[in-house]
Amino acid sequence: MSQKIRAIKGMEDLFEEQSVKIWQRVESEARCLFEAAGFQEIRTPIVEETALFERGVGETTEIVEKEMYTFLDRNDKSLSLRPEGTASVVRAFIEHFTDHQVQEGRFYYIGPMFRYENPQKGRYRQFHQIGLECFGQDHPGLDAEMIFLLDQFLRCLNVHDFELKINSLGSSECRQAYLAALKEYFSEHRFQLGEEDQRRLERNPLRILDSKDPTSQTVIEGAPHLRDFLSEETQTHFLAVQEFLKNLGVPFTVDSRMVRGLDYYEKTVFEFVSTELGAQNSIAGGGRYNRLVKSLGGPVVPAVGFALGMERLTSLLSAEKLGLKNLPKVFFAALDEDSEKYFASKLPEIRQLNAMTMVDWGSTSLKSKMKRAARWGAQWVLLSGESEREKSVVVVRDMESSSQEEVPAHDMIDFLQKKFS
RNA sequence: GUGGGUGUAGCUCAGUUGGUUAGAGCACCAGGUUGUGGCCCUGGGGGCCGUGGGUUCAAGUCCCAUCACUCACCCCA
Repeated sequence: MSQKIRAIKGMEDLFEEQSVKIWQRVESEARCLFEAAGFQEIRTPIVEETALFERGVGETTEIVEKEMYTFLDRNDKSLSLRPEGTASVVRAFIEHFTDHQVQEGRFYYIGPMFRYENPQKGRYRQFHQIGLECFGQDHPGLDAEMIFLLDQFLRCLNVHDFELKINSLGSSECRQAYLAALKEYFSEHRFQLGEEDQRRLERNPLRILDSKDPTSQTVIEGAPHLRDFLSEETQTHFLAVQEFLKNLGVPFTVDSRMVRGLDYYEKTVFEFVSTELGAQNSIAGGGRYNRLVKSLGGPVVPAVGFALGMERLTSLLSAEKLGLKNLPKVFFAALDEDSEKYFASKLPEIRQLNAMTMVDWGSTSLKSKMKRAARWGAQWVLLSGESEREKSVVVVRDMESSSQEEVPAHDMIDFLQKKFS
């Protein structure tokens, strides 16, 4: 019993017909929409050198510090399962695209990510993201376009109960100045902060801002605001983003305390938060990262991107809301060897039907075949046995109405084709 | 890494202050109906009560440990 091998904690099998259909729909919708917006799919390896994530995601982030699946390969090289998608795409971009005359590109990816965290509702050790990365331009219109795309994507899947929060983190220079001011402020009030927040003061004071610790709240409220440190350039950039969003009709709120967990973001950051999920309610997030390409060894190429959590998105969806329809199910029950051979000879045509078809092999009783058909959810059962072979007919049974009729065997495919066209 | 909740049949769960052989519903199989599913009736198979230890004449029930699942903190998709 306890010896049974089970899936690893936080990693799930996805097999239920309905949910698999939902995933397929989300993925095809994403491909369609994003390709229409000029993005090409990129599939990068799931394993990379550990250093890529350390340098890309940031050494002081939670992700790199304690959430990576890291191991040595047989040559003692340190490798890691990707905890997010951007670093890999940037690496690939540098490797394949930066010797072009024009250093730009638009990519999307769909695939699994891995983080060693304790699972809970909406959080898994293997989870799946759809991500977009756009290289080459530092323009507020592009930031807005990315957000617009994401908004459009959610709406075309009939998701409406979410909020969009945006903020500007400033350029690296503004952030430096702000960080210094923040550190000073929090140091002065350090003993009014919660325990965890006091520790953050050393490592990443930005994170204190979205702390939920009630003891820290009054200090946080009095903290200096990032917006007061924005340079004129980032200020106007951010205002322009908002302007574009308004013109595009994308509703948003500015959340000046929002910071994101990855080090590479600067300027515009954004997050789509569901109003109907549990504690893990962020369905997508992203922002601009103008320095990352350079810091991973490429040229100076500005970029902006986002990632969306498949598990969180699909938990908001249902087959009904998406209007997913199942193909009709047709069950072929052969009662003797002769009928079995007959159905076998028709397989190529059977598989051409616009229906889900299943041939039941083996000579069990008709009763048990009917049971299997019903359990599978067949709408139609095609029956053939000795007497049908003699008369060269098949029996077509409508499982819902329990009525059946004999159809000449040579008309069988035509008959079915008409039913399912 | 930290805290709470839950582990009894394939699934959902009962199981009294510790007391004889551990139960129900659903699902499954067979028969009623020799070639017809669902509905009905009859019967049947299935359990180391998560695992290990302890207390006791006696443990599914009490105690300790451990593992798993789950929710939450933290963090993020």
